[in-house]
Amino acid sequence: MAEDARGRLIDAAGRAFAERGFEGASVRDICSDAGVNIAAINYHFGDKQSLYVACLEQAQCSESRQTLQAADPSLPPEARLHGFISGMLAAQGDPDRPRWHNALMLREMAHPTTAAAEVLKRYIRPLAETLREILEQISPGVSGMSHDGWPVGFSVVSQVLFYAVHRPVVRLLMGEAEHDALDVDFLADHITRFSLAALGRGPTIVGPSAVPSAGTRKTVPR
Amino acid sequence: MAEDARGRLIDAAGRAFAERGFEGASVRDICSDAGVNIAAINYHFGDKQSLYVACLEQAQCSESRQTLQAADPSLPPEARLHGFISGMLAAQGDPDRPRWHNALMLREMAHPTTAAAEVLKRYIRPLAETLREILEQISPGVSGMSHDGWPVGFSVVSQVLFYAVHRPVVRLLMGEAEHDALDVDFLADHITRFSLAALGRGPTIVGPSAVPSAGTRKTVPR
DNA sequence: GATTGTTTCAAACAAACGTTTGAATTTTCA
DNA sequence: TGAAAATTCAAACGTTTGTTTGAAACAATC
Repeated sequence: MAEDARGRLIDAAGRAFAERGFEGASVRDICSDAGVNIAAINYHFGDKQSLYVACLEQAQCSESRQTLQAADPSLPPEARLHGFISGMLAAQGDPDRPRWHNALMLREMAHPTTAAAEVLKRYIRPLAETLREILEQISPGVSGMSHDGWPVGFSVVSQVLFYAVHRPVVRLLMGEAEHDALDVDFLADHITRFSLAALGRGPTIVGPSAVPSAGTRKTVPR
Repeated sequence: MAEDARGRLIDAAGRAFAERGFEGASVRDICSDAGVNIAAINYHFGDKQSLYVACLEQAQCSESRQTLQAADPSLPPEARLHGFISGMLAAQGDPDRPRWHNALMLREMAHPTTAAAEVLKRYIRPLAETLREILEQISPGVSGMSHDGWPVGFSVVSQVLFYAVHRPVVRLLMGEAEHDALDVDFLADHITRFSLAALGRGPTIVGPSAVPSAGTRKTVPR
């Protein structure tokens, strides 16, 4: 809150762009939210487009800490996968990380502008490489499958991204109360179990004892 | 092409809204594309917002034929699941169905307006019920799992929606040539196999014989 | 063929848009 | 303290926005 004008502008603009899109967010609303004069955008960034790019750069730089723990190759692969999924899920609701960071990048990825290539190179590609490494560790040979194992990786991350993109639908489908019960820990466990079962590691997700052998709910398998 | 002004307007507006969003699409561009006068929007729909709702209604009504085949309870559940997934995937690239129909509904679901509730009731909810029925048939008891089995259904549809929402990212990650090889048949088989394996039905997706017993690629299990 | 009702058209509307200006104000640093 | 740089400000810029107007063109009915 006590940031300088430039920082407050990026924060206000990031929230506006993430929520209403680039054309849906007006510079007047943004400046009003940031508590700065209209001319501040021109002074600090040049124009609206450059402000948008600045928001995207800020969103890229703030990587979730939890995602990084999945990069440790010394951990057992199941724990790394759980960490990866949990990290991606947590990034959505991380209190230390502004809400709009993820939402804005999702918008950019769903409807890429000229800035998309940079986001992909700096943010998405490293994540993809980490996941590929984990999956290869879990199921050796998966990288040599058809299309270099990309579809398998997509099947994993798609489950995570679903809750980021389609949360409004989930809320409407399940109802408010049931939806709120789907916290990060539950979803991370579910997605990890679903994916491990598909890969032939761990029990299938239905049946009397559907709890993974390596840990219980709310616990990262060690 | 030889439609009346109202029809041409919906088509042009649908494409514009799906591609550039509600605020990103100007009524002048839409009317120019449709080959009608600016005032036609006011005359036929009242205003831009009502035109948007008309587009959404049109998109809801044109349901893909292939999705329906999954509703036949007499088929084996694995075939129904494959049909369901294949139908959803095919709806994206159905030549008989304008490209924008799916894209527009995805936009509405990711960032709901007041019209979202209707889309959910008429389009999403029935799909969800069909899937729930199929999954219960495949793995009895899944509906009685935690949160009424919703997460399991989400894990299935999320894989399909991923290719609808994040196709630009897939293209950039894999490269143009590799991406084009991911046709509807391949993806339907992959997602079906991944999901069935997670549910404990069918082999896991990696290993020497990763082909489902009930059929080969490009073949719906009978 | 005159008279309806329907649809199209060019032109203009006020409002909002992103952007720019040049003078005030604050901050910086010698 | 005083000059220079950095920042903020109210006001206006020209465009584009969605919308409206009233006349013209078309179609249908008697």
